[in-house]
Amino acid sequence: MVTINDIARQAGVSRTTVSRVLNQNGYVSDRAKTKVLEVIEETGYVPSEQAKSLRTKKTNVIGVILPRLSSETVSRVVDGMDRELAKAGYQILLSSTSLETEKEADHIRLLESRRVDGIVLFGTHKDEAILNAIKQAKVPVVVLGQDFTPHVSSVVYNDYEASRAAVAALADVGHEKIGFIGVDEADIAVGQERRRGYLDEMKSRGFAVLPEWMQTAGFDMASGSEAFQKMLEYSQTRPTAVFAVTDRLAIGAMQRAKDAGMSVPGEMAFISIGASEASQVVTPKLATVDYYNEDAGMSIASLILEEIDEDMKDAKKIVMNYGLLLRDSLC
Amino acid sequence: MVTINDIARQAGVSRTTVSRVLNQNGYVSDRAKTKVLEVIEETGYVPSEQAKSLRTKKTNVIGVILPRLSSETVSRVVDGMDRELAKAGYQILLSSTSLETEKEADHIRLLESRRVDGIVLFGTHKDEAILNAIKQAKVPVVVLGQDFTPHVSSVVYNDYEASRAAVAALADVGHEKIGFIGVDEADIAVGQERRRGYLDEMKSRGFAVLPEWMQTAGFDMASGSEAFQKMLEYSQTRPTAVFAVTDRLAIGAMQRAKDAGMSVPGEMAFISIGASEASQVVTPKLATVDYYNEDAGMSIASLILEEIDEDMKDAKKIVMNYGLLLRDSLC
DNA sequence: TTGTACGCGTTATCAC
DNA sequence: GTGATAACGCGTACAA
Repeated sequence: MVTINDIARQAGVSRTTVSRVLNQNGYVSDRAKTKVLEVIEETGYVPSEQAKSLRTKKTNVIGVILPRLSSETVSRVVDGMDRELAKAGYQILLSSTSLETEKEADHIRLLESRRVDGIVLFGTHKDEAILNAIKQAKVPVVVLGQDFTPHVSSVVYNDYEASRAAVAALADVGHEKIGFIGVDEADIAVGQERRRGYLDEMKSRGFAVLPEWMQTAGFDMASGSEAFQKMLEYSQTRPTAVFAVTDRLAIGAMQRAKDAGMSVPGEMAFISIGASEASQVVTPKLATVDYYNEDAGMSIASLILEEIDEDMKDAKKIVMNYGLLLRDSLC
Repeated sequence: MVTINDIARQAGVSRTTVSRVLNQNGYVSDRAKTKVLEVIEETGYVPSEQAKSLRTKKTNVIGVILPRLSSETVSRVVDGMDRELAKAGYQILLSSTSLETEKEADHIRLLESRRVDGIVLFGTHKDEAILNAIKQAKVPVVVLGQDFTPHVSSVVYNDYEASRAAVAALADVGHEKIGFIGVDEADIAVGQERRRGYLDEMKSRGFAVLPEWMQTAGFDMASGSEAFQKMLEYSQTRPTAVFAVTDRLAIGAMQRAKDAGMSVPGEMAFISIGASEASQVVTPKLATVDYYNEDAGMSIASLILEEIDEDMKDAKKIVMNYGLLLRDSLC
């Protein structure tokens, strides 16, 4: 690999001069300049960002810790992030936990060893371990999707309000008996907040909630389907609508409903959160909440850049907007 | 940021000793060892992979150039890649062209400046410029999705055979008048090979192909819908089935067919390539070809690692398998 | 068993 | 205008 020394030698100047023409600072004669550029062109020399970083203590790389890439929401967010970061000359170094979320702390250290300028963590849960790991970190860390303020700056979706809005949408078209399909509560945002939103909205409207109406599922369609099945089996009083915390769960449940011969939304209405591509191609089209993932990505990117540039006094919290997509599965 | 020197000083030994306990090579007394580990623990010292790389000329980072992440196939492939690379201790540095595919060459240089150990390029087209850029590169480059052999090692999907198989599947259930929705031919794999597969299969079966039956579309559903519309408008003889080169196009077309009151698959059957999540939730379920994207990701990962480890004599070509998913839209 | 000295490819600080 | 020279954080002969 050709180095700055090779260029200097071949151009008959010193390293310093080469560096000067490369970074266009300091004075350098036209003669030397053209000669240097010429040699660079010939040799196909590419300066080592790596060596530069060692010296400048800046890599222009942001580490991103995520559970897995092949998820529509995640990849959208990363896309948005990348667009924003690229503008500022940063690149993304991926660090996937492969759903082993307990390893998030290790990934922080891994990225630190690479001397990334900052870390974006896709929040999957919230406990002491991860919180400590972030505090120990010597580079700025920001979290997306879980509220780690006031300790760590975060970009969060408005899970509580979005859930209330979704349930309200069902209520507005006349439903009172509304079931819920949620996920594990270790995930504060998706597990707890969305559940809380559901319960509060039901309560504020004076709607009763039977225990059997609340089911917990995993992350795939089959799981949503099972949860829906249980809801029907164990309950004397069948709900007329279901709010599922993710599109996948809703689609699984809706499929089961259709298979059972129920008319959707006539006998059973559905709404969820995600605005996935699948949600707009199922029949009927699934009513859902758009979380504007790309925007979230851009926000989290801006946030980490901010933390890198200026030493922030205290943690910042950005709450994303959401948009209700009232589609055919609603009524 | 605490360095190896700080550790050495605080532990009362030399840098060399610290380095030895870190890399567990060479002899080091138990006393020194425990002392060093103790100090490391206290300070939260994380060795700089960056500085190490400068010395060892190995970053353990693979650069990945892709058009955009928020595509189901792309994110699946990257997921597969990452899984395989992580096993070998590598991480992925993303470099998205944001669909400006003419910038692929620039991205190769960008990644070279970061001194990545190897580059994986998601092939979007094939021309002199990109081929030269790859040849100029001083690090191994492999391509996924376009056949760059014998110049550059590639992992390719079997676009030609998959297309023939898809068309054959339609023929096997009785269709003879089969339309085609393709994409721009700058993309050799998707644009040309799939088209060629379609034409050859039609020809081999002695089926006529009217020019109006062959439409070119973009990448979104709306585009597929339009293409289908044109196919019907401009042709006296309406096809009874359509092969679209991507799921999105097929779903767009199918939607249009349903909107126009045609029964699917009764009056119009569909098949495509992609096996997207959307393909299994549309009604009727879309027949499609699974390209096993995760496997492709693992293959391309293995390939680049191979090129890094041993100086390959000549370019290798790996042709991926595919699987036909015969679903409801077929008959 | 441990330490010295040098180099990896840059940038920054001087002095000329 | 230009060029030595010293860092940056680490690995590794070579010596001791």
